[in-house]
Amino acid sequence: MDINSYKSHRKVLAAVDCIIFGFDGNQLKALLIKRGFEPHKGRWSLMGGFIHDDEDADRAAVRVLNKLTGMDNIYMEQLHTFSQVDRDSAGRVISIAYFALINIADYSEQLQAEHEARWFELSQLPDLVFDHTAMVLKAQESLREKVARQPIGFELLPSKFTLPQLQSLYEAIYETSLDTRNFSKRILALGVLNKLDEKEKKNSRRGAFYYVFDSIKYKSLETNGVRFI
Amino acid sequence: MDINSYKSHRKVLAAVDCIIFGFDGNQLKALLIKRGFEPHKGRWSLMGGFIHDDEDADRAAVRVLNKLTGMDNIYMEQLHTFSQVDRDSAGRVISIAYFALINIADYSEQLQAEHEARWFELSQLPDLVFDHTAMVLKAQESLREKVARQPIGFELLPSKFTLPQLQSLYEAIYETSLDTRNFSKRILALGVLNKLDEKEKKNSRRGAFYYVFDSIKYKSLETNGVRFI
DNA sequence: TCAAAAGTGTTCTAGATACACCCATGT
DNA sequence: ACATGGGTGTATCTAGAACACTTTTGA
Repeated sequence: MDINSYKSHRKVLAAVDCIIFGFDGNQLKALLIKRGFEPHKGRWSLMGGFIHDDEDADRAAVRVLNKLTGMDNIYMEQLHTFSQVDRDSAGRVISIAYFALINIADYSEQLQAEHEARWFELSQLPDLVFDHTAMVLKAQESLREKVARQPIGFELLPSKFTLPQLQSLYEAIYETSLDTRNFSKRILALGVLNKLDEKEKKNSRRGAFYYVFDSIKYKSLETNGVRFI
Repeated sequence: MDINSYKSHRKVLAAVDCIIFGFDGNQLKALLIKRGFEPHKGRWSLMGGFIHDDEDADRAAVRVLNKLTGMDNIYMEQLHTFSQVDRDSAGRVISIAYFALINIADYSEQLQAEHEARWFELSQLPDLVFDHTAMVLKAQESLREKVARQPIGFELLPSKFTLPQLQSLYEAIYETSLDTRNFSKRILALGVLNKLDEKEKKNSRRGAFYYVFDSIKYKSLETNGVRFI
C-alpha cells in the first residue's frame, strides 16, 4: 500500500472464472457455458461469478464450480489474475482465474442442460467473451507444467482406470505420442498404482487391467514432487 | 460472472504488493519498507500500492517498484492473488502479489533512506504486516521453481559477473552447495556466457574472470526453457 | 482365423554425479 | 613462501530413449 488514505482509491468488482478441464478418454476438453446475462448474453464463456463479501477467492471459485457441476472436493488451483482496464465491457472488473480438473464422466447431464454447458476440445474453442480465450490458453500451459511434476493428472480420470487410458491422457495434455513400453515402465516404477484383477473390456477384446492409486504413496509424491513425464 | 446485475455486488479495493529479491554476492535478500501510514504505521511491510483506475495490475506493480527503486525494466512477474476476507485490518482489500529480481548494487542508498527501506536475509525476516510473510514465502518457492527452468537468475547479478558469483547465487536460492566443476561445466555448456578478458580482483588475489550473456542465445533459452539446475 | 488392442525386455546413449589437484597472485 | 580463492578433467552411474514382437479374445 502506498499513499495514505484507503478512501481516496476507487474500488473494483472482483470476480473468479473457472477453467474446467475434463478428459473423455481421448481428448482433453474444457467446459464452457452460454452466458445467461448481459453483456454478451448468449455467447460462450467460462463459468464465473463475483466474489462475495464473506468469502475469499478460493471459496468463491469452489462455490462457482459447485453451482455448475454439483461437485465438491475438486482439484482446483489459482491460475492468474486478469486485470486489464477494459477487459469487461460493462465496467472495471478484475478476475482471478482458477483451473479445475474433473472426471468428465461424473459430470451430470442434467446440470449440463440447465446451464447450457458444453465440453469443447481445446483445439476447437468457440469465440469466448472478454479475455476468456487467453485464460484457457494460460490454463493449458499451466496444466502442462503442473502435471509433469505433481500427481494431478489422475484427477481427470475415474478412480479405476487402465494404463492405456492414463497414457492417452498424457498424450492429450502434451499433444504428443508416447512409447507404450517406456510409459508403463516409468509410471509403474513410481509405485503409486495398484493393479486390480478386473479388466476393462469396452475398448478391446482382450481387455486392459484396471489400476487404482495407492493413496499413501500418492500423497507422498504430492508433497515431494516427481517427474511424471 | 454468475448472477445478473453487476450492481448488486460490493466492490473491493485492489492493491499490488512487490516481493523484491536481491543478491548481495552471498545472501539472497528481500527489500522491505517501514510502513508510512496507518494501520500498522512503522511496521515492516512489502512495498505496495493501490491499483489506479487507468492501469492494470502489471502496470501498477511497475509503478510501485519504480517509486521505491527508481528502476525501470525490472524482471517482474505475477505471483498470486491474496484475498482473505480479513487480510487487511482496515477493510476488504485484495492484493495481487508480484515478485521482482533486481541487482542489489543498483539500488540507490538515497532512495533506501527516503523510504526507510532495508534488505533482509530471507531467513531473518522481521514480523511483517498482514499476510506479507506468506507472500514472501510463496515468492521464494516460486523463484526456486522458475529459476531452474528460465534464465532469470542472471537478473539478480550485475551485467558482468564471475562464475563463483553465479554459483553462489544458485547456492543461495536453493540453500545448498554445488560442485564447482560440475556447475561450471553445465553453465558453460549452455553457451549463453561470454568470457571477458577482465578479472574481478576484490575477492581473491588471483582474480576471477568476468562473464556476460550472449543475449541472443539467452533469448532463445528464455522462450524454450532449459534446466539450469 | 483374424483383427485389434494389450502387454512386455533389452540395448544404447546422454546427462548427472562423484571426486582432487594445480594455478595465480598479493602480502 | 604461503595463504587464499580460481579453475579444470575423468570415470562411473543412472535415467531416458529407441525399438518389435507375442498374447488374448470376441466376432
